[in-house]
Amino acid sequence: MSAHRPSSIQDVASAAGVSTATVSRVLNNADLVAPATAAKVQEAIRRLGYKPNPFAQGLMTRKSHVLGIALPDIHGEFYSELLRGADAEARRLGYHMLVSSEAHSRAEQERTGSLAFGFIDGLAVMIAEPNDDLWREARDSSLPLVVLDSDQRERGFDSVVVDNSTGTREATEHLLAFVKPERCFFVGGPKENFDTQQRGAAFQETLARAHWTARPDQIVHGRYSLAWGQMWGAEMTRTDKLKGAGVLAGNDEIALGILHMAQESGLRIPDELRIIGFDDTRLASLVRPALSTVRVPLAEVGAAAIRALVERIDEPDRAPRTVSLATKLIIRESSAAPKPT
Amino acid sequence: MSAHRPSSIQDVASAAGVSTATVSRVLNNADLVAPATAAKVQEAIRRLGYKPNPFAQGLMTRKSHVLGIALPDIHGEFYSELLRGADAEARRLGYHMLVSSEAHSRAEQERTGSLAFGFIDGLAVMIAEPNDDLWREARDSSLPLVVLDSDQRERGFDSVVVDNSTGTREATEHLLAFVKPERCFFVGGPKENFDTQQRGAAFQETLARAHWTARPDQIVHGRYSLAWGQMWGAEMTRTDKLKGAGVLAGNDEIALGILHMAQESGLRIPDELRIIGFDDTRLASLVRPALSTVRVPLAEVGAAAIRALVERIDEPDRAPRTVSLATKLIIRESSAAPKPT
DNA sequence: TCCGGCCATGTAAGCGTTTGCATAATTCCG
DNA sequence: CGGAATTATGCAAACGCTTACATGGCCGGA
Repeated sequence: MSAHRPSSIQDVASAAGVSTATVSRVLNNADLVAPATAAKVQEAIRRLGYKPNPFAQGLMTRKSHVLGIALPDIHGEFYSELLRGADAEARRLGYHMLVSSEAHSRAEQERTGSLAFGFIDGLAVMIAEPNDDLWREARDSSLPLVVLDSDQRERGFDSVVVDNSTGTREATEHLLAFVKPERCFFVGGPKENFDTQQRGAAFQETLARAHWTARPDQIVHGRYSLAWGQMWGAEMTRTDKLKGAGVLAGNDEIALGILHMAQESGLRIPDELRIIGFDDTRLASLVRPALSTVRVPLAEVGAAAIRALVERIDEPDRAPRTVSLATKLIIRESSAAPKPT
Repeated sequence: MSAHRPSSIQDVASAAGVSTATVSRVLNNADLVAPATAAKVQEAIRRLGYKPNPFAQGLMTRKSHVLGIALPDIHGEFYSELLRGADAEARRLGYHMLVSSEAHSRAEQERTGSLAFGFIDGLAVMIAEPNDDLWREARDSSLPLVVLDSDQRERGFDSVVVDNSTGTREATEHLLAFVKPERCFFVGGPKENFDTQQRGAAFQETLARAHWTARPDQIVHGRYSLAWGQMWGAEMTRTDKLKGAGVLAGNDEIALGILHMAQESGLRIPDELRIIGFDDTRLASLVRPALSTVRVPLAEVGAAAIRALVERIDEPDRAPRTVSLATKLIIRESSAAPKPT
């Protein structure tokens, strides 16, 4: 048992026979100190197992090298992939990641502070419901912020978004190659959700380009859940409207829910129902029949957010910027031409 | 645009006409100060929008209220569920969570410090390969540590584990109700993995209780991946050894891989092959046929780890303790008696 | 009325860094 | 070979907070 008081910069300084200033300099601006002294100091550091105290450092530099990421929820393939990308990039850039699921009571938020404000150097948020408090707080704590959900340039924030339209168009056109526009459906997530809105719009446009004006029942909204997919699927099969249709779902889970109900009612996939998911979570490739889906580069989104955040930290007065990432149709079994048997 | 220098405790003190000590006291030991003064101070705090500077606080108190969690990997239903449980519990206890996937190069580790050491108040680790460096470092930085993988009491650490044996026994017995012991298989993850070892052992014991000594090919090891399941499944179907068998897999993904290959070779599930996964990730319930599986309370594991960590922080000299969480067989379609048709 | 206690508050010493400024040592050039 | 320019180091003042200790006001009991 050693592990008493961890050694401080003062200990190192004494041990090396220099001043604390010099030690600090070899740590931060190695080139300011003579090679010989630097060597002595390094040696002392090594011998004492010295690690700078991050609190003291932070007190001076106002930097923690910790980035926050706030997501509506943490679990599931979707968010976890995002997180993974963010974490990797953060590490690459010399930062750590503080996570926070926003799925906490308002009371908790108050208590612990919206998100370790004051501690973190920047924050990436993905917000279910735009929360004015958060933005105000961020703005006047001048906390670097990047928004993951929607384009917030006009609000003065950086954002990273996904180019929903190309992927959606690709997917819709793929469906149209097999089924008539009047038999195509878009089954989205929440109506208020930014991505769902864009996807719905792009779907509608693509139908329009095929000279068809979508009926209201062709573009519907619910939640991003298996259950919602099942519900819609059940209703549709009950009224026998699914046979021969083409469906683009708002995410992979919804697609899977629909697929379940369709199979249960005896529909053959993809012959009698073509279905495409969204996001390309691992779920899509793990399931049978494998789900066609529009790939969203989730890890890349996370990484881009971190990158944007760090750029802004380094250059606080840069104009707000939005980076947009491409999406792309991945064709698997649930929509493709049936295998020749 | 205000947001200049954030106000300090000194500003508050001046504004309220008291000393900084008093302000500090109303923040930390409200009962030490007269109600009237406290009110004045609170008012000043509110008016100035004062937030204590966490660096300065940490410098004095040596507490950051940040807990680290290091996982082999961050993504996938398994880890993400664990993380979610941990995060929720941390919040409940007034802490934040710093995540870190250990899937980073050694070089990175060096650069950023294994995990914000010195910053965090405690660390929960789940380690693929027992990493002596980590343990040594933790020990002599006297960093509170809880291990998620295995029982490390003898090393002097707290740990939280899962009671693999009951769940495994249940599952195996369930299989034995349908198939003879010589037709049962355990397809585990890595041989070195703690859980896989325990599960394999419990499987073997249960067969033994049914008066059967498992052949080597009945207990096999690979990786925790779909691909490994597929590989094993392919080999087994090729040699036609799967028909009429019962399989317990090391996790849900392996089970799914096997299931795919079985279906592809025309085996009917569960009539001709009974298969049970492990963990009860969402995957198991999302897939069709729905996967029977041994439920591991992942979120609870995460929460328990955080709880243990905080307890140790509050009471550093307590004897190392291990908490064990129960597992339980969940019967779904992949192993149950076929539906009466 | 006086004095011992208690309660509320203030004073000031750290906590471990970074960094502007001063100083000492070295180099350079004419 | 002298002084200016340059380089290497030290000194000490922050940074914003907590807390041991000191102090002064007030109360009650004798």
